[in-house]
Amino acid sequence: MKYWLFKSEPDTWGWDDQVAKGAAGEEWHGVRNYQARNFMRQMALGDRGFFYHSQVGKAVVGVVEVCATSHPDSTTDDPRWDCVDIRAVAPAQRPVTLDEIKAHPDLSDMVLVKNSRLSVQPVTPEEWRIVCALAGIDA
DNA sequence: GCCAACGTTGGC
DNA sequence: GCCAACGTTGGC
Repeated sequence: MKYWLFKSEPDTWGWDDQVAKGAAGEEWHGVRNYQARNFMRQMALGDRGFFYHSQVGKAVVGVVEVCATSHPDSTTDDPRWDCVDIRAVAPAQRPVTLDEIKAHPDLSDMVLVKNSRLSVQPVTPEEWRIVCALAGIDA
């Protein structure tokens, strides 16, 4: 299993919106960046990801799961853009803020720290374990 | 194929 | 609201 991080502005699409979609999940559409798209194409069913709130909150707020592999983005006719579907799995007992992540010596290489603009990112198993522990998530 | 101009993102 | 970083676009 691989680990990822999905970033969204909560004013546009937040954790509560994701939870409201339930087990069916929702397309992670709207990504118009090749790197992010390529990561989504690599995702497998059951892969896990962090749900991160950018700008407002700036924190990991929950865990999601890939529930549909890469398919054309329904919000565009442009054949270049694909996306996966994700569903909420568990909320963070405690949000893990960007400040905490930056301050943690073993998380300084996270893509979130190094390339904050990338909206879909890979997370290493070690990073996954540490952030889950900080968030109080048993994953 | 290079590079300048431009638009977008996101932290501060 | 500002600005730095980055990706994309388009002229040459």
